[in-house]
Amino acid sequence: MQTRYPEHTDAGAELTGLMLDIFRANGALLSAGDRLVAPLGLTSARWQVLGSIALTDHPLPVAHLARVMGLSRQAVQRVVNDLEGEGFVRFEPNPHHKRAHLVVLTARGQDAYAAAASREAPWANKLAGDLAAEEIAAARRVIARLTRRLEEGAGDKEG
Amino acid sequence: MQTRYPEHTDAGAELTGLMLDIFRANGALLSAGDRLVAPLGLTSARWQVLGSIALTDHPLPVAHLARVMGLSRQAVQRVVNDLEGEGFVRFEPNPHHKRAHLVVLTARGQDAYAAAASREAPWANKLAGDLAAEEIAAARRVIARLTRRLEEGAGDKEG
DNA sequence: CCTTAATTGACAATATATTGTCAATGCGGT
DNA sequence: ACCGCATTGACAATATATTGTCAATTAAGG
Repeated sequence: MQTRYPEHTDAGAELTGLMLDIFRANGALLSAGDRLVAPLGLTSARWQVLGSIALTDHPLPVAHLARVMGLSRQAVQRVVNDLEGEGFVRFEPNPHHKRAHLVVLTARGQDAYAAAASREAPWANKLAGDLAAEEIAAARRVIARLTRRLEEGAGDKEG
Repeated sequence: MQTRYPEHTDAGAELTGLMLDIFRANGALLSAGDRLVAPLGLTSARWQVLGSIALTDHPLPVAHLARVMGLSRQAVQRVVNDLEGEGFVRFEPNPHHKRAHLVVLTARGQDAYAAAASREAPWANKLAGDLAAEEIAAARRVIARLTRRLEEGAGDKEG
């Protein structure tokens, strides 16, 4: 029942706390995001997939999007299929591959993403509050290093 | 297709990036955690629930555990039921409430949690690498402030 | 004592995501 | 042309988590 593990270094103990903080922040962000874009017919997951499509200069197949996002192919495939079913994205033929169709935004998808972005900006600005940009950037660097090590050590998301 | 939103303040833009970093770190942490404790019959979610039971001085009902963890009652209930079915926890009568049984670790649950903790410590220490404890602590403070604001603004996880 | 509100667990539906398997496809080397 | 291997999408099973609804229970106020 002890709350501290003697084998932890100082950094190890802080990192353990950080992990729990990240789990909790993840949940809070997802539900806040859901509320933010629900009126647009989006969810946090759909929004994020839409964003990764919108933010590349040329169309990509689902598996490539998944790699970029750090998610499994199948998770992205399901969301993309839903988005396709509701007219946010469509598939285009891929000259380099017969099955791996390219995913592109429809006009509706572009509108929804633009609307989400214009809702997100003032929300994020307010949420930042008195936090300095550099403070946040420093936190990002810590998390990015952590994530990189985890993903290096893990290999990919396949079987 | 632009990659920058003019309406973002500097802090708002960094915060937006931080959110995406948190999503990705969350996924990487869950799958690393799953691998770490799989030999013990645990998963990241089970481990975390086990931890929140182990780390309180007196037993709590499921709903209370969920509040502490920042998850929905039902999510914790499902995991606790699984843990009960496999003998990691058991329910004890609650003198203050006829239905809200208290969740306590069995001997097996205590062993599993101790084993998880002793695996986690060297893993976390190594993962911290050259990161200073204070660097990590600073990142935690940023995330904690973010989470607090999100959870304040959101109310609870109920309908 | 009674009414009202909040808490709690049960049940169901749905969204998110991983893991595993399979066949089709593309690519590189021989 | 062929073969071996990685990539890709389809399909299925499972774990994680939220939302919604309901009845039982408890707590608070009149």
